[in-house]
Amino acid sequence: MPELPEVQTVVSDLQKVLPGKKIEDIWVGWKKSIKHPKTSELFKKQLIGKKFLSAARVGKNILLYLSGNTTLLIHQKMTGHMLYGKWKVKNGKWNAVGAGPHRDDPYNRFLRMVFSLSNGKQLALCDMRKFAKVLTWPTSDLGKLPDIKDLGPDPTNKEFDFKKFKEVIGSKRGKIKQTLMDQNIIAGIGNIYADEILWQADVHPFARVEKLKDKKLKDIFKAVKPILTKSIKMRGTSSSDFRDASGNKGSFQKYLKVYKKEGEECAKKDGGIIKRVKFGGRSSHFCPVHQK
DNA sequence: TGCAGTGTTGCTTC
DNA sequence: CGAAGCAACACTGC
Repeated sequence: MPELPEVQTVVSDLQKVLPGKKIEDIWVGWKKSIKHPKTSELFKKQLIGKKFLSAARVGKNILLYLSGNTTLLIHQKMTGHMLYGKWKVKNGKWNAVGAGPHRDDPYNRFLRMVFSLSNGKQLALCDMRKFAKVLTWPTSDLGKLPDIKDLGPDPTNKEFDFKKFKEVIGSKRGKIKQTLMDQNIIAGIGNIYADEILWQADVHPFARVEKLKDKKLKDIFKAVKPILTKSIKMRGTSSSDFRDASGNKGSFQKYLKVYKKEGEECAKKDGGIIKRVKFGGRSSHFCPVHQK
């Protein structure tokens, strides 16, 4: 589900509400979400009593920094949601309290973990497909965590210029779309934004990286930041189930040009009809006329 | 009714 | 070794 703009939206939301709050209790409904430490008992022990300091994003990972040299890392994978709100246990089940947008949202029913905070509210992980991953790690050692250390540069970073882009992508081979989505080459781009970026840059998703001319690489580079920043501004793409930390939808889906547009006329008005091709278990959308 | 499709990632297989 | 396939899981939509 969430790619860079969606994760950024959630992180910004959490940064507004979490700092200063203490974790008083943790309910774990799906133990397999926890990747470190080994048991949910140890996980709870690591976190209960600690206070949130700040929230940050690294690639598609959410980092929640806590007191006591502790960091809580969350990767939402396909259907993970981090929601901040109020729930109560009734008949052994968590129920949303109040009229928040999360209340009746079918995508937000699947609570897997609930952190009860010192202000009486909760931070909840909802995750229908149970792929999301959660772990704790000593903050001072984050650089040793593979989830962090293997990541490529962040495309929203100021230092991510064309030189850097060429440096990380220039030596690669294979299909350009896969390269763009490889988190260890560039961090944060997934299936939606890869399709959108390549449509904008007039590059076929299956074009070989090693054959792309400098001009084409530049066109791709020039599409990356504007698309991601525009989507961050629109609070992400909710073409399906993405929700922010309050359970609200983003609106970048209104600006999508190719993703899920199969059969529609290309927005570049070149007479092309958007095609969808399956590859590696997922769909690529592109215009056969201008993306060669 | 049944099955293809879903925003991610990492392991297995050839 | 690199590329492709598939599994993790549960639901929606055709």
